[in-house]
Amino acid sequence: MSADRLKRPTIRDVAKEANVSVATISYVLNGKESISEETRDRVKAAIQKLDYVPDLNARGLSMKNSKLIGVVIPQTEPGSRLMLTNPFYSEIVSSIEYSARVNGYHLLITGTDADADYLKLAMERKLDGIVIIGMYPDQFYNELKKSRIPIVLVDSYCDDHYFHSVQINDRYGAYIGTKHLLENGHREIALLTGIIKEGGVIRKRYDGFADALREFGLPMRDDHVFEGVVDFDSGLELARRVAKSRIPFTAAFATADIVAIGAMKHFHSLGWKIPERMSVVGFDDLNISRYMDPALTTVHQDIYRKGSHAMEMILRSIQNPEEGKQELILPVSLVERDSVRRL
Amino acid sequence: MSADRLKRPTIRDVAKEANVSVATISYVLNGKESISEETRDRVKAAIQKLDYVPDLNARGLSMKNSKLIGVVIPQTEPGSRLMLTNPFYSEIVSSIEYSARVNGYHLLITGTDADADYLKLAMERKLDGIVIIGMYPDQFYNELKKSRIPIVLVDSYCDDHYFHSVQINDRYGAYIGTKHLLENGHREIALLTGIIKEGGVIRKRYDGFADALREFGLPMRDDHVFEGVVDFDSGLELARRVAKSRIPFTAAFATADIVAIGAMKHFHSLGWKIPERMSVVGFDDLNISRYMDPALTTVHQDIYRKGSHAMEMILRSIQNPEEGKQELILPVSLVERDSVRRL
DNA sequence: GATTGTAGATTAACCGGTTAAGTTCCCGAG
DNA sequence: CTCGGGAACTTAACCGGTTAATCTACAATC
Repeated sequence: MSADRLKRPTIRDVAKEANVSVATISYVLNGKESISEETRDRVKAAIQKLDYVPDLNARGLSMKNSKLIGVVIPQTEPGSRLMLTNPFYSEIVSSIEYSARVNGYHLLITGTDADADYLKLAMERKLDGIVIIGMYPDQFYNELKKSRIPIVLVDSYCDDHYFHSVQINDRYGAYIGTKHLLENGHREIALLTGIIKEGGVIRKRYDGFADALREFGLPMRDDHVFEGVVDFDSGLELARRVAKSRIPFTAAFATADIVAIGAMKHFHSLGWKIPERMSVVGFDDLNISRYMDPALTTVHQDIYRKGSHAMEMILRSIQNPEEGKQELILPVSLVERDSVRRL
Repeated sequence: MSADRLKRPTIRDVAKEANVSVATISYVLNGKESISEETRDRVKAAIQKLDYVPDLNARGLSMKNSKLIGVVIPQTEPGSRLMLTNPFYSEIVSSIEYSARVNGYHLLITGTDADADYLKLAMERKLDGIVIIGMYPDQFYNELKKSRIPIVLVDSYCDDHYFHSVQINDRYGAYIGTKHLLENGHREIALLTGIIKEGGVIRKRYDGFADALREFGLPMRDDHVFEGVVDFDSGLELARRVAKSRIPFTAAFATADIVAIGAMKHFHSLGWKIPERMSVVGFDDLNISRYMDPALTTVHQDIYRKGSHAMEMILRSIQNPEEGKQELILPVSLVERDSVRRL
């Protein structure tokens, strides 16, 4: 099978076929002006005839690029699978892939194994840009910075001036989400959240939650916050803890829709009706959230725009490397659906 | 910024530093025996000192590989985003990525634009293997075959002997799913499905549905089948058509969980309780299905194994190209949850 | 008729690795 | 003392593109 693996024609084969030099082929391929109409046609015919497809490896070697954009997303745990199963990540990846494809790039997706040399990937693959999604240890950013290639941070915070970033107003989002509950008369609100001290968006959303409470003159109380990882199961577990608490919660604000969805599941299994017994507000507005029963009231962010803007920043940065840090903050809004009750 | 872009050290720089030839560096890097302990150490020290990372482009050029596995998944529509938002696809991609990473490969994910030359990607990137997920036009398979690289089909059918494949028993799965409804006394069962004539898994599941009916002496009636695309919204729309039908349906069998989820949403919005008014069975057992209310009874398939086996087949085929077609059929089973009522 | 200019093509070096073939050098056997 | 053989390296060609520099006609200008 490998024996009869047909050797692909190279640019030299095409050159021979068209009776010109390899340089001419290359120029035709790259749309250089200084080739006569006639030669151009002859070259194109030869390319057609031989089914010639340029080798991007070879091209990359000489052009020092790869037409490859790296996308780094978190793993469920070290040395484990990607968090693609979290709809937030898959939605954004699909959006990045689209923008990349349209612009002639391909996507290389990967996680970051703890033991991996972070830089290595960027270097060995000569990536043209990287989109980082999610939070990582400081060391990660420091190393990546050395690569000197365009990098945009999404839902990832790093003070360094080097990185581009596209964010949403996480703090404000959590603020309006929480405020919505407060305005509907809820006073005992559980916060279901990721690990706050890890910083990033979680921390900001926590702050927004606190902002809303403060505005209503309520104290931020530790026994109202329930921390865990950010996935369905964790939502379930956090809900369990909420239910077992002595506090008469009437509502929960989750810093991510998947956590809200997991929590709803547990409340339901307890026989607690939503929103009658328990109101729930999420954050992200995943596709799936609309399909929950009841449909989840949540803080909307435009995940697709997040992805496409990230890609645009990379492209700009490739075109114009001198240009400084680009930063974009997208708006958020509350989508009222059926998971909140007026007290 | 690009001006001060540090030139990466090449193998020749390392050679100079260690006072040996480039070949020696290469041999050390690739663990060849015939290098003395002492030289080996000297080379390693030089590599350390210079922060040398080999360039996979260059290596690929001479080795004729890329350490890249392509993953092709469907798009929501031509020239559009990837179906990654369908949890089935994201779950399987995350599983493939993991197996790939563990084995020193990276994943390049892409859709297939209608106008794209399918072969091009494989050729120009010198992919080491491709995993095809979902159904595509015949032309697609024919072209891809020419690439002569290992290809495994997942949820993708093609008679050609050339392709490896990992499947589940789709027909049997649909059979047990439907049978479960029949055994619970349901006789008017709506089939919510993808486009049957497109073949592939949809067709097989359709057949399994028919098998079960036949076993119970029931005819397969056209007015019981509702076709649409496979996504949440379509499920909703199909449910609308079911509800508007004159037939007193008591149950629906969906050939995909996302369709079932969309349908449940619509039934709920009609005030139809599930399973009291309408029983629903899905197919796939997505992560999310467990979190629905009620939890979805569905035909389980091991999506993770599907992905990891696909990757294993590619690796085997790379190691041993002479070996013939590999085929694997994974088992399915029914997971009973709360969306089916006994009549 | 000599000079200059230019459109259209070619030459050859280069990108950064791999590897077959060749070179040294040293040791043990005949 | 000579020769064979293997261990440890080196040489140099090659992978398949790009591109600066160079060449060649041929037309225009003086």
